[in-house]
Amino acid sequence: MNFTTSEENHIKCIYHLQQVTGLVNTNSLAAEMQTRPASVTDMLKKLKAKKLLHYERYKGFKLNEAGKKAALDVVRKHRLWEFFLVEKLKFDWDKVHPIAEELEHINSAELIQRLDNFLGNPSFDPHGDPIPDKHGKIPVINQQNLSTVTLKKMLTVSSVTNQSVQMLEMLKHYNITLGSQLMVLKKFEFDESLEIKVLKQSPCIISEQVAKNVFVQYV
Amino acid sequence: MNFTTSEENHIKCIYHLQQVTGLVNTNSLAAEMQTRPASVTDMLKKLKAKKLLHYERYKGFKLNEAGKKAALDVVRKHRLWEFFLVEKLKFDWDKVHPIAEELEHINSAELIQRLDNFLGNPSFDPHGDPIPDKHGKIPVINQQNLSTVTLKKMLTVSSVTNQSVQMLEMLKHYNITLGSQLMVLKKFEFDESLEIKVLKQSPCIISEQVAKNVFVQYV
DNA sequence: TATTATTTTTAGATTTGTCTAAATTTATTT
DNA sequence: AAATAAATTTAGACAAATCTAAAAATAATA
Repeated sequence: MNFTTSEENHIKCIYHLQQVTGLVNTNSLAAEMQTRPASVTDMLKKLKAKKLLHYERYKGFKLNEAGKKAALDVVRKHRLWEFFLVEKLKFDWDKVHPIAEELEHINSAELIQRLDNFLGNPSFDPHGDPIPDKHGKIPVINQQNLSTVTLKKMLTVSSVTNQSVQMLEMLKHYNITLGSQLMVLKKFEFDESLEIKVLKQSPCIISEQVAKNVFVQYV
Repeated sequence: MNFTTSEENHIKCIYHLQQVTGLVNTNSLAAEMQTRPASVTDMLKKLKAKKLLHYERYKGFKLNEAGKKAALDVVRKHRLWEFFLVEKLKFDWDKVHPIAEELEHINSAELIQRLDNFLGNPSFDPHGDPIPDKHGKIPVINQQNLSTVTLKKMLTVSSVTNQSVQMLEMLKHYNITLGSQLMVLKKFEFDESLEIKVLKQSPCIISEQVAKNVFVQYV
């Protein structure tokens, strides 16, 4: 089935929220979508009519299997386009999100399949997020939150959750990118901030808030 | 300035029509856009308000300089994407039009500039149509309609006007593509059909209607 | 040139996606 | 458990892009 741009945006957003909270509620989706709760309710009725979610008035909602597949289709398109923009067009990784946000709504299965092949069937996008395959299957990696990691072990940055421009600019400032090698030297109990050392850089301190958004693997 | 998808489609269509007829009228634009004359009138008011065209009720209309620049921007995007789809994603040239029709509405000057560079700043798209540069400048070629050409001189196919799937399929059947070498052997006065010989193919006959849509250069 | 035909425009309706304000339901606190 | 607060939904409005049907302007023709 085909969806409108607005439907796809809602589906994708519900998907991300329900991965964290299980059930999603109207207000948080409205906040995330920068829209009004009343508009969310309107859209929920449409998505329910299209049999994409479990939803009862006042009770919260979540995508069913069909809805999840639809969401993964959009995620796949988004991440493939991000990969294209960074790898082929040489965009900075912190600039591609808004453009991919438009490209993801172009509906042509053949286009996406060919793009995937052209890019070499990548498994992860430039932010380190996994790219679902055409059946919605997501590659898994053995990654861990930077704030939960053993001290003084060498690590590789494998993904970054929060993709706000501010966050990504900050990481750039610290010279942290995907694949960067680093080590946590010390954890300050007071505010849970971390002293880290990025390979070839002098040690620095990052807040718990930043650490929570950085995922790593042991080398 | 930025335009909606519908505005861009109308602008582009007016541009193509006024290249042939000078002034454009409501009915022909409606026919070309597969919409209703009343809808065209509505859109004309909007485009006039945005100062993109010369238009007086009941008198016909045409793009002014600002309108032409807007049209060429869309044409540029469309043809760059077509080039990408054929050259990089290996689509058949007769399948790319509808997808480029969607991609052309993504508005990011940086995206298009980078795409242009990535593709090697091509001057012609896969149908042989010239790609305007970012200032709206169109490369010129010395081409001629196949129906007006001297007999028994070697020619190269440089562009194809009518891009309907039927037309393109037919050319594929005759083994005519951009760059194909061919020669007109005979013109039948009765119906203006042509006997042509494509290099390495046996001679065949094409109608005047087809010939009128094929442009060539002398080798 | 008067009449008819064609083209174009207006007037008013429809659909989609959104909004505000008010009403309803559920949750939280005295 | 009653009162208050928060979340959610309904009702009704609006803008954009389209449509149909009817009116108005222009063009063609008898």
